[in-house]
Amino acid sequence: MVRAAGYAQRVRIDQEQGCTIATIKDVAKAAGVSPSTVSNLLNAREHLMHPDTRRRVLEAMEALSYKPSRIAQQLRGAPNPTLGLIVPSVANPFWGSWAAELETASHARGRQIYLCNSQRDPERERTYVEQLWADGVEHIVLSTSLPSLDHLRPAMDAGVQIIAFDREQQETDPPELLNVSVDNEGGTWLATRHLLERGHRRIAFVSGAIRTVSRRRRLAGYQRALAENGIPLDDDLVPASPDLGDADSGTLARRAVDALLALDDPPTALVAVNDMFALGAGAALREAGRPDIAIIGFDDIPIGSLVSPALTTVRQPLREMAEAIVALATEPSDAEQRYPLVFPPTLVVRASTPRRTT
Amino acid sequence: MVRAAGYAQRVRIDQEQGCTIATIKDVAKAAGVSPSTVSNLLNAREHLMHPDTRRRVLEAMEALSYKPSRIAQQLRGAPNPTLGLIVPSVANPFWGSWAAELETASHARGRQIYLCNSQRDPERERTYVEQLWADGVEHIVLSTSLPSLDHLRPAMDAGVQIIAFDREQQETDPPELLNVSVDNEGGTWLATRHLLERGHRRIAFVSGAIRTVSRRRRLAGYQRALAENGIPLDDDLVPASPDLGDADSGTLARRAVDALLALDDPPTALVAVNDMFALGAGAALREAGRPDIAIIGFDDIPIGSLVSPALTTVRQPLREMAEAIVALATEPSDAEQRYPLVFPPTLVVRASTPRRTT
DNA sequence: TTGAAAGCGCTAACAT
DNA sequence: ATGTTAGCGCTTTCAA
Repeated sequence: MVRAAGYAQRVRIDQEQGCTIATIKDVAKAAGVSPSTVSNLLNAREHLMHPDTRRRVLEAMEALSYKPSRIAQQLRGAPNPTLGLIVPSVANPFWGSWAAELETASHARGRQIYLCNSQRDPERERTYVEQLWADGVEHIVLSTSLPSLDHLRPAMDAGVQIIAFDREQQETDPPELLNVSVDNEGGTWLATRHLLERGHRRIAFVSGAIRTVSRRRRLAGYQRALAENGIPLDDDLVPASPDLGDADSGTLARRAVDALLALDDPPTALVAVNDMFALGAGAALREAGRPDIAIIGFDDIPIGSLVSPALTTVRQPLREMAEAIVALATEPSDAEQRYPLVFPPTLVVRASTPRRTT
Repeated sequence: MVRAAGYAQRVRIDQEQGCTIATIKDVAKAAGVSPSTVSNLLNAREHLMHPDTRRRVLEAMEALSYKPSRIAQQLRGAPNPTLGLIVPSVANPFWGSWAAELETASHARGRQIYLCNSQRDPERERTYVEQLWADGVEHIVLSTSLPSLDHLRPAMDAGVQIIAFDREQQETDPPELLNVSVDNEGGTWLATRHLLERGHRRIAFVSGAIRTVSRRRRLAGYQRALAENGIPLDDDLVPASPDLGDADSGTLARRAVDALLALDDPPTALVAVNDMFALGAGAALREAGRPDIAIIGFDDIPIGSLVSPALTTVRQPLREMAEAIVALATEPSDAEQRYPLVFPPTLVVRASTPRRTT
């Protein structure tokens, strides 16, 4: 008996033999054995098998281009080896780089990745988790930064392992949740201190809407650095932003820059919440005739070294974090010992943060 | 009877009732009906059902947080509504933007997307196709540009619909393959003509290794524009590139630029195979002290408008192409009438292509 | 209006 | 060394 091609809807019977899919029974019949023998061969139990039988089955598989149905295997309880990765915005080069890095790390361990784009929409985030769950995916790397993960309870209860990225651990987190993140607060602290060292005193913080954990931490790092240096916080230097997506970093940054330049005492330097925002702010500053104002980004996307002036930024150790996450998904007990969950950022000094001149 | 949480390996029995998953049988038992009645309700056959029964079943589902197992449904022949998307490099902002655009279009029709990163590796491309196939995904948008798609025969034979993107139709293509692409040749023709109009005569073409259909077409458009204007082709102006990934656009572009500047008669303008390459070449030119050389890109990634000088480029109509593809996957017969398979690019003039001065 | 039964493709006791 | 059997969760005739 021969299984219909794919699913009933798509049966193609326009060729004599190519368009059907062999099942384990077909192989068994062709090799003159029972399905369980074929199954034994499939499941590394070939030691208890006559070499001749083995060969015949192998030939039958080859002849019929047999490939076991993973759907059937999953129904029996086999795990799906794929790793799910959910990012807030694939259009943002940072998330693209991150996905590529995780792909590399996981490919090295023989696991593929399904990447999902949530557009920062908790509802989409949830449906993607459920979709992956429905496909039997056991490990999901969720690049969210939402404070609460309640919407993922059902999947977690069902045993799906969620590893949150870019989100430091929260008090309300369930114990089975793993969080891997760069030290966001430390990163902007480094950034701000760098600007202070370059002589700046009026330093602004530009960002899209600050509703995520990571952005809140980045703001906190900026504030701490100022406080430590005896500079009073000034709300005017942290212009509020409406709540749009990354695609609009350009627009958002322009608005923030306009607000800052309208101040009586505008800043001489900007800490941007991330590189895309820094690039947008840079464009806005040039347009406004203030290319002298220093900018530092966060993330270290590859493009930052290609633009002019090259972007000073704070590097996230993507490779190390990717490896930790894949290890966590593959050998949890072992990995939890060997890796930190919060990774240190590093300062990357380029041309966009000149010493204060005025 | 209650199904083990997720899969055997991950059973968590540390709570009184939360960590198990209800099956259709559990619901049936709780509602005091048979599994088929529950199934009827699930499959929009509720018309033939006593309102009371309906209510009881619904309550039982609610109480047990029942969610049908899609794996079991798939084994029965139900299609997986997800759309697969394979791109050569998620780290390249163009592919990120493309993925986001396709996500938007397909989300509008209620279909989610699994994005896969092939790193331009035909083997990975094949394993991702098989993976998606194994998960019951019926439509795969393959952003490859490889001349031959033989490695995908098994999946296609099984009824998986492959829609190739960024790859114009080839003679050897199987009839069931759909190709959606921008007019690559027309795009670089536009680009080159633009440079000619700005007075340039020594125009180079910079690119990574040209082994894909689309890059070959882009080179052809450049050559045609020159030929039409009576400018002889000069191999020196098309420096060869080694075969690396997109991540290295910077390095690759630098090498190409160095070769061009070493020429006795260096070009005054560059046509880049895509925006990332253009950005890399721009950085290299500035470093070499030749910011005067004009550059035009291809793709129109969002960042192109944020850099300085803003990048002149050729826009791919991503939104329109995404809609066509989703329509093709959703209502093939209808869509094949309404959409072209090759879409026209448009010129986006910004600051990076000044009139020739010397 | 509801239920019983067969079967999707595969695996793993258990029997031979 | 190989075959028989039951069953994973669900759907769908068909019978009651």
